Amino acid sequence: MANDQLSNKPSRPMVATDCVIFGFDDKDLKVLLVERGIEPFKGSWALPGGFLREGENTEQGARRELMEETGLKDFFIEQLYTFSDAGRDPRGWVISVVYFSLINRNAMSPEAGDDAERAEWFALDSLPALAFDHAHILEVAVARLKGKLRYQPIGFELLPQEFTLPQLQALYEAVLQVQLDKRNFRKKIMSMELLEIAGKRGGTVGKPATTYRFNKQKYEDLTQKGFNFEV
Amino acid sequence: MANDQLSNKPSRPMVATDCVIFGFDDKDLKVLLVERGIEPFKGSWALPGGFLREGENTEQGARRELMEETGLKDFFIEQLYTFSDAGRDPRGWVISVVYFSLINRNAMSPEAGDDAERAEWFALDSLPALAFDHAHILEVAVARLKGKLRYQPIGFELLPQEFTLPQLQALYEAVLQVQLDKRNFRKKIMSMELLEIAGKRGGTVGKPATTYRFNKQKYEDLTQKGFNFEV
DNA sequence: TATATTTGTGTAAAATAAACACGAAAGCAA
DNA sequence: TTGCTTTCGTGTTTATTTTACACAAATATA
Repeated sequence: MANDQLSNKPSRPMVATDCVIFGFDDKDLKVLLVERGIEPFKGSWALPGGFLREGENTEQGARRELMEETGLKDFFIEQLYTFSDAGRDPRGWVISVVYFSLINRNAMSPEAGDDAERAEWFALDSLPALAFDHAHILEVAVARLKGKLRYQPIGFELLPQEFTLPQLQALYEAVLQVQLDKRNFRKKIMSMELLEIAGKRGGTVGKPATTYRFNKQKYEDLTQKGFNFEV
Repeated sequence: MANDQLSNKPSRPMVATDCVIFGFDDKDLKVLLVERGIEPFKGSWALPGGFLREGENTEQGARRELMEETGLKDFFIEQLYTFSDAGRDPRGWVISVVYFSLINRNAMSPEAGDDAERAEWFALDSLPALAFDHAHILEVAVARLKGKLRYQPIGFELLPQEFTLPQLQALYEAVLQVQLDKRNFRKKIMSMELLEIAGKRGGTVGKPATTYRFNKQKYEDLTQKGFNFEV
């Protein structure tokens, strides 16, 4: 390692956390953005985020911000990447540890954001211009989400606790941007035996769909034994 | 996002980069560790690393340290994770952005480390006690390596430019900790048509093996067209 | 020149993935 | 209440992929 840690005077960048919050509205994958109320980039849209507080690790910081933004307490969150290029923030040397989160929009309290800032959902194909390097960050996040969706059961995080198979399929189709065969999709999902029947969804036109719950416990048990989720 | 970035006084942790450097010696996967010459954890083994310098992004910091450590200029490096738990470093609030690197040990200049510190390769099943939270970091790195090896052509980074199929297979077996069928392994690798014949390896007992080079350019072209590497 | 060692090859069986069409259950309108 | 529209749910056949498995060829060495 050569120069040891104490032989350089440690320099101290500012450290922020930002969150890429994905939601799904039965049709499109969306991302939650906030309109900045202050400089720099005042008036621009940006990923929610803020500086890390003393005594807090980066995940705690991300959870705090996400909670403030959506009112949600439990949600899927995962570290995405740390961005540290010089010049990414005009205020100086700012490193941002970015998390991405998947939330069920039905469970989110509407307009939970606490202050003057506007928060809005945007479909990925109609994004506004973004502040800082957030457009780049978002690209990385989408790529990661696409990559993970097929090999980890994270899609369920975007749906209500009880969901139908057509909903689940629509989610996969929206995120992965592909058409899937209904019968083959069902076959694959059901063969994993990770869904349990919750009831029926009525009140809508057409034959009512069966609703299911994802059995996370069973998934974790199977994973221990070498099971691999794959869609 | 609620509290905007300027409404909190930004606190400033120290930011370090550490590197998990993997090597392969035709038999075992190994990791490069250094013996710390100073407190804290003086005398303990640790991942090579150091504090980030002003004007440098985290990847540059990691590359600098890796270069100092191994004498290598070009190598595979990828961000692993950012560790930020309170108490992970007794000197105070230190966030570490960790990279992992795959190197070909033959190309590495022996003992290139520049100062008094000892650097040594350790097989993963005979590790010494590690400083800080480095044991945990190493676990994360190994898991990531295992996960990536099957879906990205990163194994070649651990081998010399010209390698044989038995070598490649041994690498997969060592990292993934499985036995692979020779014929099926060859079939799968060759069916991707990403290897080109380089020559023959003689001088050893037994039938001489054909040596190959990995065609990175072709891989990248194919990837553009939706090709997916998988072993 | 015989022996030990390592490389390199093909085929058959099993498992998985892909393609594909229609009846059933509900809401809604006439 | 009946018929029309909409959406859900199901099975089989074919193609593709994966698995299992054994012996001859090429070299170094004794």
